[in-house]
Amino acid sequence: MDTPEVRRGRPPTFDRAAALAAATRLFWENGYEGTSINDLTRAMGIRPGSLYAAFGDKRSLFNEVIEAYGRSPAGEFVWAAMAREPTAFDAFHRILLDAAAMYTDAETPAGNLLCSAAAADTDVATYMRDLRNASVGTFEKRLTTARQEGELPAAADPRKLAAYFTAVMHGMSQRARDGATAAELTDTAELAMAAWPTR
Amino acid sequence: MDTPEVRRGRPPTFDRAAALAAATRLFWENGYEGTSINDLTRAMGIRPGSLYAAFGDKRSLFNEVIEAYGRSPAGEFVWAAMAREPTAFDAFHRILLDAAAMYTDAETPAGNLLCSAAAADTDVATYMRDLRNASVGTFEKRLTTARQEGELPAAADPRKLAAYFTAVMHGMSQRARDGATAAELTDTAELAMAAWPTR
DNA sequence: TCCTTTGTTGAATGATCGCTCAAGAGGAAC
DNA sequence: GTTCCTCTTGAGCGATCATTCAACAAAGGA
Repeated sequence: MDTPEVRRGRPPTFDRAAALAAATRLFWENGYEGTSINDLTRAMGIRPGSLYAAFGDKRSLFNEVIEAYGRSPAGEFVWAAMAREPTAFDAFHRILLDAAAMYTDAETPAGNLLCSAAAADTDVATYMRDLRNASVGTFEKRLTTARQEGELPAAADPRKLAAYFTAVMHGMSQRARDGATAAELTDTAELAMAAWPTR
Repeated sequence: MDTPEVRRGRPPTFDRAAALAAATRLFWENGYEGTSINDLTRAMGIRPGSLYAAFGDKRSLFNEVIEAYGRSPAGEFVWAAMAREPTAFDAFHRILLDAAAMYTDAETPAGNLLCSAAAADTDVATYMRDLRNASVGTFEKRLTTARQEGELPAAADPRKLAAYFTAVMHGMSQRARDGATAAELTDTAELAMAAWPTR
């Protein structure tokens, strides 16, 4: 399945993945329009021409950053918890605890990239808004299944719970960006689970 | 106490308060550097010279916007609830319910100005971060009082609860900005109160 | 009426924005 | 070696950024 196709022409002089990681960090910390091409080329160690040849324009680079983030641990932990944890309670508990850890990971900027990288540009803003809103639907689906399977009481409202957990998660991202520690966010996660419906 | 001092020179041709309100709306929707002087002058109906004469530079105008916001209902509802509600439970309940209403008020942009108006500029960002973090201390103080008065059990942790409610409130602001309705946020507020400690 | 004071105006400042392009450089194919 | 293809380089594009300023306008005080 691998494509051994020999590269023609002059080979790139920089590590594309490393450059993308540098761009990710900048967008994560300073947002979309808060990050200039000048900032990017300096952090990536390349000149504007190389950036545009390798990634297209600024918007395409940002899209690629978001895509790569979605496939990274920091962007994937929600789905991972859903897949691994046996019960819905365990899944949401795990999601909030993982969020507390990932949002304060010293290796990466604070918070969730999708929440932190604010954008004034309308296209970019709605693009990120849709990605953030996607978690509501994901949460609701899992909670609906849990109710059908009897884990949740019939009176529980999957939609309300999904909206609640999304709000808590996004609030934790903001708190992390504002300097909250992993311990504080972990405490918040535990408190948030009190909303879990009881029979 | 009023200063009737007669104004010398040419009087201003625009309503300063109305211009400030227009600026507030722009910053609220598009953030600090997402709002240009050109945007501001167009919305305020004045020329750059008048803006700089009346408000100083962009940063001073933004500071004034934040100050005015803090004295408005949208920025004051937390303190108002603290002052009016008899019990801590009632106060936090009221705060979350008010947040649900204010963050989705059709008269103003969605969410909390202090959360929505993102800024990449370091000075502005830390300025707003401090204002957001202030609510944690305020919450903690009220909760500590509640524990001393016996409303909260001795096992309750005011600091953890304060961090939790701050996270929920900021998360609700993000949800409002992402299109959540007043009904959804009200449901989230009610669910969030489940974390209130019981004896 | 003239002076002083303050506000408005329109043009223009240098800096930075995202982005492009011709020229040169370094590999593989022939 | 020559050709072909891709990447890099450095200069520079027009647009927009926040900001300034001299000239003009409108008020009160003299």
